[in-house]
Amino acid sequence: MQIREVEQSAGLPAKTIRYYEEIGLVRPNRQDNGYRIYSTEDVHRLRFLQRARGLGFSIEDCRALLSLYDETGRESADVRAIAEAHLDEIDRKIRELKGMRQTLAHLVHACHGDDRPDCPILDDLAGIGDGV
Amino acid sequence: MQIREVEQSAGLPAKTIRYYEEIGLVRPNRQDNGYRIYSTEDVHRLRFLQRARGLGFSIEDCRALLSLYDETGRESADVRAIAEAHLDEIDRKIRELKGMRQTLAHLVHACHGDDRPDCPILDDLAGIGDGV
DNA sequence: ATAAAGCTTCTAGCTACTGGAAGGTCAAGC
DNA sequence: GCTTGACCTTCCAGTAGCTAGAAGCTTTAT
Repeated sequence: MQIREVEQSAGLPAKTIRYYEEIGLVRPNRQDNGYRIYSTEDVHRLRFLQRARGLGFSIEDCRALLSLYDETGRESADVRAIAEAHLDEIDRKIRELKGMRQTLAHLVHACHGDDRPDCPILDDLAGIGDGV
Repeated sequence: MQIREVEQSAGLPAKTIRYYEEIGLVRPNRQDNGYRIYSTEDVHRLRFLQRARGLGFSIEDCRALLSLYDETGRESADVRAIAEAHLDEIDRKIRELKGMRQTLAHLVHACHGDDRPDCPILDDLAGIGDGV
């Protein structure tokens, strides 16, 4: 299978697929003309990567997950540990964004948003009203 | 005020303060020896940046907000538009993370996480069970 | 024969910093 | 006067994860 076809089946752009090869995640063979040729196993790994990245796992997490996937004698606890750490990280990010959201929504609500120059959003950013 | 002191009052590392100068957000004067010297106005702008970045505004948003802040004849609607667009973006990210969270929490829950090799997390990433 | 589509490698750029090296400046202590 | 240490400076490189684009080879169709 050539790269253009793999784009479809893995759901990844060709550039990304080549990049994943560059960093050693997938190693397709080459045809005599130098073209990459992907086995079903390669495509499988790429799809694995596409899903894992879609769940927000870092490239290094993906590398670890792939190597656990290759290991027949792996312990599911190892996989679960990676997933749980990532889950904690996602929760942390959600909390962080919710904090921003709350402040910002409050400010947007307070701003009349017309042609007048006074603006609670800028006032807040400038620190007006916090005693500085 | 020298940079080490500004670190404290603006709540930003010196490296970041210099970086903000490099990209034209803050322009401190220099002493004869070449050292940066910050006016209260400079510190004010840095604190503004610290807060805006803390709310997740991009550097380019910050640039726009600062220039609106400088403009006495600005319209608050312009500020509000930037803030609302950012709010939408935050909401989008929260939704995205929540989607990941849900899938991942489900998988972690399904994984027994012991020394056995079978693992629903890897099975899902590999696409087992989705008909492919 | 030639044009279009597909492949290759390589370099550079994106965001927003961060770390580190090499070196100038200044105040204190001996 | 000299040294030590804490400042300060600039410049270069690296982080994550691609993405854009240039220059050039191969294959296929007309």
